Amino acid sequence: MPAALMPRDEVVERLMKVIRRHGYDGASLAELSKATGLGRSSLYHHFPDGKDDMVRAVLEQLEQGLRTLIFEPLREPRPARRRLEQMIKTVDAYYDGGREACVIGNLVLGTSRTRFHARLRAIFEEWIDAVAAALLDAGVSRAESRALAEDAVVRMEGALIVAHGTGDTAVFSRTLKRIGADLVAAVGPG
Amino acid sequence: MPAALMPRDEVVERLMKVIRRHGYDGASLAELSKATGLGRSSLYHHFPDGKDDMVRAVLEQLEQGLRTLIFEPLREPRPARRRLEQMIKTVDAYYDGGREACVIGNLVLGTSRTRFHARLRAIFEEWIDAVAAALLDAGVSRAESRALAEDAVVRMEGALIVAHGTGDTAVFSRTLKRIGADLVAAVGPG
DNA sequence: GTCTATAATAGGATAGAC
DNA sequence: GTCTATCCTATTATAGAC
Repeated sequence: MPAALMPRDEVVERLMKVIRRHGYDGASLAELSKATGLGRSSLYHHFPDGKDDMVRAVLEQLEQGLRTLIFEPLREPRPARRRLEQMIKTVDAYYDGGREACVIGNLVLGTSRTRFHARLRAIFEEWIDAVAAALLDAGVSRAESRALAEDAVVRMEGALIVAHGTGDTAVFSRTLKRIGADLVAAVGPG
Repeated sequence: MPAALMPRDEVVERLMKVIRRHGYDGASLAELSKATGLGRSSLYHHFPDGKDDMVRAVLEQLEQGLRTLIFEPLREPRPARRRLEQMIKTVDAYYDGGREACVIGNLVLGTSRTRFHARLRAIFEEWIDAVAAALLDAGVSRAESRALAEDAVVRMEGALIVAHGTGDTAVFSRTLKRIGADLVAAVGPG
C-alpha cells in the first residue's frame, strides 16, 4: 500500500466539501470517509480528535486559501477600485455564483456554534480588515472604511443564506453588484 | 392526567427555541423532549412524522408570528418611514439584539437544506414583498423598492451570521442602523 | 394524551492485523 | 498508513399499558 494516496490538502479539501454541504452536525463520519476514500480508522489516524480535528484542518486551509485568493490581493499595490472589483469577482467564483454554501455559515450555526469561535472570528476580522485597508488607501476615513467593509462581509454571508433559502442564486449576483457599487462609490473612479 | 398540559402554540414555541439553537441536525429528540416536557412518544403523538413534522409546525408558527409582528404592520396605513423604522425595532427585539440565532438560517444549512425549501422561500418572499410595499407607497420605483427590500433582508440574515461568528452582537445593531438609514433615505423624511 | 419499555439503527470511536 | 472488526453510546421510532 502506498504511504499516502492523496496529499493532505486534497483530503482536507474533500472534508471541506462535505462540511460545506451538510454542516457540522450533518456531516457523518460515514460520509467524510466516503468523500475522502479513507476508512474511519485512517481518518482517526490523521485526525486523532475526530470531527473536531477535521474541522480545524478545514478552517486552517480555508483561512490560507482566503488569504491567497482574497485578503492578500486586497493589499496589493494597485488602484483600490481594481482590488475591490477583483474581490467581488473572486468571491462570485468561489461560491459558484451562490450555488455553493458557506463553510463558515455552517459552522456558526448548529451545535458547533461556539466550538470554533476563535478561528471564525479571526477569519471574519481578517476579511473586514483587508477590505477596510483597500478603502483606507483610497482616502476613505477609518470609520467609514470599517463600516463599509463590515457591511460588505455581512451582505455576502446574508446573500448566501437567502440564495439557498429561496433557491434563487440571482440574489447572490445582485448582492455582489450592490456591494461593488457601494465600494466603488466610496473610493471614486480611481 | 390532563388532556393537554400546554397549548400547542407553547409546545411549538419551545421546539423552535431548540431548533434555533441547535439546527435541524443538531436538535435531538431527547432535547426536544426535555424542552417541551413531553416524552418521546407524546411528541410522536402530536407530530407523527417526527422531527420533520415538528419543523413544519415551527415554520408555520414562525410565518404566522412574522405576519403579525412584521409583515402586516409594514402594510398599515401610516407613513412609510414609521412603518420601516418600526420593523427595524421589532427585528432587533425579536433577535434580542443579535444574541438569538435565526431559525431560517439554521434550516437553510445542514442536511435540511432542501427539505423545507418551499416554505422558507415563501417566508423570504413575503418579507421582501412587505418591505417593498412600504417603499412603493412612499413613491419609490418598483425596481428600487424590490432591490432595497431584498438588500435589507439579506443584510439582516448576514448580520446574524457574522454576529454569531465573531461573538460581537454589535455587528447586528450596526447593520440594522445601516438598513434603517438606507430605507429612510429612499422614502424621504415623510 | 401521556407514560415506560424496547426495538432498530446510525453514529462516534478504538484495537489490532497487515 | 490503511484496513477489518468491534464496541459503546446516542438516536430515531414504535408498541402497548394506563
